[in-house]
Parts: sequence; structure tokens; C-alpha cells
Amino acid sequence: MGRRKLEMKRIEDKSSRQVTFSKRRSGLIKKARELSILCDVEVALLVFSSHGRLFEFCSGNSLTSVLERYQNHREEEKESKDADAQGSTSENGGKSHAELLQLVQRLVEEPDYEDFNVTDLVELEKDLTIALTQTRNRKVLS
Amino acid sequence: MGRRKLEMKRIEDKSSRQVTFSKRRSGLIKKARELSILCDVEVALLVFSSHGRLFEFCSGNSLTSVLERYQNHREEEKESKDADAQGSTSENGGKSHAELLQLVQRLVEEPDYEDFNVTDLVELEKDLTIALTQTRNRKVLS
DNA sequence: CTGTCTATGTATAATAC
DNA sequence: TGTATTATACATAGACA
Repeated sequence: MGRRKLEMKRIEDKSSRQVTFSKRRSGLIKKARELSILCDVEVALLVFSSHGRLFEFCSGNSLTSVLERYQNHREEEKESKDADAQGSTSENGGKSHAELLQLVQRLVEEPDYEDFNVTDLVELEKDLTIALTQTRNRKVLS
Repeated sequence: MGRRKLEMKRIEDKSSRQVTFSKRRSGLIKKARELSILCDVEVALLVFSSHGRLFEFCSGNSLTSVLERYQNHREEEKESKDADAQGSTSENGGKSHAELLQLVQRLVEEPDYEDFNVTDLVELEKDLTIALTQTRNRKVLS
């Protein structure tokens, strides 16, 4: 977005890093504001400079209210996870991707694989959904 | 940034609004991530869709830790405001803004003002820097 | 609703002051 | 140290699948 392409790693030169920080920070805040206006959604953004200075943007009245909403959201999320964690193998969300891959592979290669029953399949579906969500999140970030 | 320029107001067509939300949200998260990597700073971003879904980005391990840092920052700020509301010359940062103003005024009006030596000037500079930082913080938060 | 394409509008890295 | 300019890279609106 400038004269040349930047590698995605920490800018080593202190001076350029500072300049880039200043420019990109305002750009980011501008875009956060645009998103909240155009799409009529709540947005909160916090940036701490390396020297501890705080820059923030918030679509509504106060960042505090957004943060409260975040806390509520986390609690609700936790409750719903607890609710269906009854069938889950681990607290934080099903099997590892490697495990899932093996499971799916067995299922595909051996259609009569006898350890599978409806309960297993329901759990498998849930794990795949989680894995899918995680993968999508990573994609957005790359 | 597309075929035509968008007005900065809520997009009325529900479908376009949703599409724009999806695209700009990923763009914003990507840029938040780039800022945190390139400039080696802490960034937290929260977006609530109109249907209450949460999308978030956080540069470190957990949003919680960033939010804690935010809370601390607010407390420190409150303390420093309280401090200079008293017109303090106290521990945490030099002279009151009123005192500084007088000092600078004397310096400007009387170039030969005799009480100034290098040590005083160094201290003055330090005080001005602190005052500047406090003013900037207030500006950012307003 | 998700992905793709592409013309255009924006953001910004480097540079000049 | 900013501030302004410019050349590029990037984001995305609209259209379509």
C-alpha cells in the first residue's frame, strides 16, 4: 500500500516503525468508525503504543458499555458450552484437528466401521463445526 | 474503494449492508493484526453484529489481559487527573499546567530572565513533556 | 449466504521539503 | 521533527455464480 510491499514482521527501524504506527493507527480507527456507521454495528478498538499510551475508538457512548456487553457475551457463551459439554471430550472444544482427520479418514475408508453410532456421529459433527469455525477465523487473519 | 464512493451513513439495503459488513469486518481485523505485528503493539478489537454475534481480534494471548490493561490505564489516568486538579508539584510528574504557563511566559517575555540555568531548562523540558502527554491523552479520549 | 472478478477508491511507504 | 507529495499496493462496491 505504499511504494513497496512490506514484509509482515516487526519493522526494525525505530523511526519507520513509529511513523508506520502513527499512520496505520489512524487508518485503523477510521475504518473502525466507517464499519460501525455503514453497517450500524457496535465496534470497540484499543491500541496500546509500545510506550504504554492508549488510543481507542468506540462506536457507542462508552467503551465501558461495550466491554460490559463483551463480558455478558462471554458468560452466555460459556453457559452454552457448559450445556453441551456433556458429550464433549475436553473442556475447550472437542478433538484436535489431527484426531478429527484420522476419524474422518477411517469413516470414509471403512463404511462399516463398527464403533460409530448416532451419538458418535453427532459428536463428530459438533467437532467438525468447531474445527471449521477455527479454520475460518484463521483464514480471516491471514 | 469500490466501483463508487459510498456515503458515510448506514447502508439501508439489508443485503448490501450484510455483505459490506462481512467484507469490511475481515479487512478491519486483518489491518488490526498487521498493526500489531508491524509496530509490535497491543491491539484489541471487538465487533458485535446487529444480531449480537461477536467477532474479535486480539494481538496477545487473551482479550481479557488487554482489557485488564485498559482498566489499569483508566485508573492511572484518573490518578494523574486527580493529581493535577490539585495543581500538584507532586511525585508523579512535575508542575501544574498553570505554573508551567507562567514559567514559559516569563521566559519568552524576558530573554535574560536570570534564574534560568541549564538544570532549570532540563527540568522545564521534562515538565512540558509530561503536560503534553496529559493533554494528548485527554484529546484522544474526548 | 459465500466466493470470484474487476474497476475504482483508499491507505500508505518512500521521498521530498 | 513534522508536513506534504507521489507512486504503489491494497481494499472493496457492485455484479454475478
